Amino acid sequence: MEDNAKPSGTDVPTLADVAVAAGVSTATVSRCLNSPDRVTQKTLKIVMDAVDRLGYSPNYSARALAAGRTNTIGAIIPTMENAIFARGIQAFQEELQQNGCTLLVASSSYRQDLEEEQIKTLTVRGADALLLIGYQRDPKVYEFLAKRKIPAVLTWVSDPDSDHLSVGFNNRQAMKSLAELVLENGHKVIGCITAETSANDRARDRVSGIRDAMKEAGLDPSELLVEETQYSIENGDVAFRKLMAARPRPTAVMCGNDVLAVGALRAASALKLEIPGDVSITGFDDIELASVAPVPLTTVHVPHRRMGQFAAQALMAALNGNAPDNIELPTSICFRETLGKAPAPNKR
Amino acid sequence: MEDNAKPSGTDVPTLADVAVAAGVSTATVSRCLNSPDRVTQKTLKIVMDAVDRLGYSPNYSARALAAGRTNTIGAIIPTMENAIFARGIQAFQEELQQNGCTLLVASSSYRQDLEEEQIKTLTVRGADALLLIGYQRDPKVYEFLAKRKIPAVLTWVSDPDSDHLSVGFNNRQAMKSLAELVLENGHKVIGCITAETSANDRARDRVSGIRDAMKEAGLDPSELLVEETQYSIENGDVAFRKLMAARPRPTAVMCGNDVLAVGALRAASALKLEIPGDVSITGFDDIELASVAPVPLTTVHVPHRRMGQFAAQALMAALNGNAPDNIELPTSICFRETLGKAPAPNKR
DNA sequence: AGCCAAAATGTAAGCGCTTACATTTTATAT
DNA sequence: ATATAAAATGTAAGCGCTTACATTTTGGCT
Repeated sequence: MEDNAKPSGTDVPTLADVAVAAGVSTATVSRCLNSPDRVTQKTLKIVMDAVDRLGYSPNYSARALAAGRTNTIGAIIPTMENAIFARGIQAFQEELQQNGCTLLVASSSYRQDLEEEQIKTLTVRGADALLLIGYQRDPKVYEFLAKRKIPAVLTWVSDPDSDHLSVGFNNRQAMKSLAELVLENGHKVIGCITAETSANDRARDRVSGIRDAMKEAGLDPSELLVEETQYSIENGDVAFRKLMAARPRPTAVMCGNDVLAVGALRAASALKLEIPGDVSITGFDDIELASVAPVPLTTVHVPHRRMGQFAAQALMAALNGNAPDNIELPTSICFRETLGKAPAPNKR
Repeated sequence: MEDNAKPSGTDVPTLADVAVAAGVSTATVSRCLNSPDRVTQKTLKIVMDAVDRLGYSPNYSARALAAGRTNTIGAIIPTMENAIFARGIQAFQEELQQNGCTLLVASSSYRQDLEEEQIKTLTVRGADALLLIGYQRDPKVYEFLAKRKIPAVLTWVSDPDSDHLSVGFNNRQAMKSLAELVLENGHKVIGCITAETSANDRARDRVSGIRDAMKEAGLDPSELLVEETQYSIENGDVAFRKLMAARPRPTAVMCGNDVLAVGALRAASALKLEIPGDVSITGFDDIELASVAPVPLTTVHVPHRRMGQFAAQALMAALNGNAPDNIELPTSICFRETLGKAPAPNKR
């Protein structure tokens, strides 16, 4: 029993199989799939019927090899374990999908060396473009990307001066606005709990924002009490206790994100401190967590979903040869209940 | 000015370039890269030097096309916006990376139709294997995967009866254990807040677990008050209020996950109900959030990270032609402060 | 009907890699 | 030294697709 015909066993049909089935050339099938307007209605139908009948779907490796594009976008985020990134990336992904692209995610654990490695990995894997968080990295990385002609969009930051494409927000300004509000409430001794500023430009900018506001208010920015730690509730708790042990004791503690702030809130509760009666606390990000806190958190709202969406759009534009503009999204302050007037000195 | 030599412009070196540079054939270079032990130490060195010198890195599309493998694993999760999945997937990814594989993540928004679509997409994109959440899906999906010879591991569930590979835990048993604890505390009227059970087998199993325990304790399982909703703090809040309006009013509310439980806790606080004095509340998952709750949450601890890790190992094994065993990871109960004795009838 | 540009389709050459098979080199035993 | 098996390397044929270029078909004119 000869079986010289295509071994219709279990294996996946190829473009050539479709071409045979439809009685056209492979080029025509390819065109039907990729630019349907370059073929007749009639052939399109014949080919598409064959496609359906055989259950054909293109082999992306082959397509990528032949076309020189993978339609895959890479994203490198500090961690997946944080709702903030998750939400923005989710929106990014949804937008990409609309454009026929797939997302490849890697995480760097907030480590610059790992991030560089991941950038290499993703480009080698064929990412056509990249989403990166923050702007701080070795210039060589940008050179590498430029040389390979791989567009990258920087997010979670806004960097209008630079010519790197960015879609994000102004961390410094956002935090400054919040700090102004704190100062207006009469606070003079301010504490701050932040992520490690050496490897995290967003964190650094936020701290700078506080200092900016202090300076403008006539306070000495060097008197800002800073606790650096990694983002976690537990660490926020510990850092808050340290700040409360300082003399003079801060009457307001501004946290680098909501997670730290929730930790601070927990510590405050354990220390029997009234919020905001005894101490005011602020956050950053406005995640859902903020609303469960024993006292609703005053924080900075960041439009994560829109950021992800716009970032995707910018990248698609860059991939199509356009030069998209940088986008700086506005943030806003969520004034809730953890920020209040500084306690009168005697009350302390 | 002729430039017949390789246009050493900006473009990326290929395997052939390396072969020329090293004075060997492309096959040898390929072997150096993929099975170094099939090559002399000497040639290996020569070739690797050339690789370094040229900054060569392989083109994955070409490799995938030629080898028929992409070294890419797909994962489809209900949502990225939930720390639970994030953590398990993160561990999964780390383990994959150790094995030279890349993760492709897609999300299904808890919708079965979207999940099927994503499965198609990912396999078409060349995923060599898949991580899926839960076991409930159209049998055709499994047939499709089997036909394409794509190994899949089911996680977040344990399904020893079935012959589908799974690495997870027993939702029903875990919730039953917790329910037993609730019953031992004298609760007779139980409420339950769960994700929609029609499309979520984990949620369904958990509810069944509660009923199992009720039955064994001589209670009528049909009296379990069930509120179905989507996972979110807000929804947990709303559902809890509904349950509190029921008569007889539940003295214990078991939630399908910690997020719902935190919402319930918030509502309880707003309703001026003492926890656990007036009502007991339980969660599931043991996420960090549980520890910030105004009252530390009694919940089920799930070893997410280990689950992710083992799932990756199982998949790698399957890819190497082995038949890995199903793994059922033990869960444990975190007894904290939201579960207490049922209030005496007069106290209500 | 006959001409011609435009539209549709076909032909075939790769894209960069892996791998079966052929050939050469090396090591081992006589 | 010589024969022989084993190890190392080379040769070249694809993997399934896209796309420049060549060829054929179509349809609007005169």
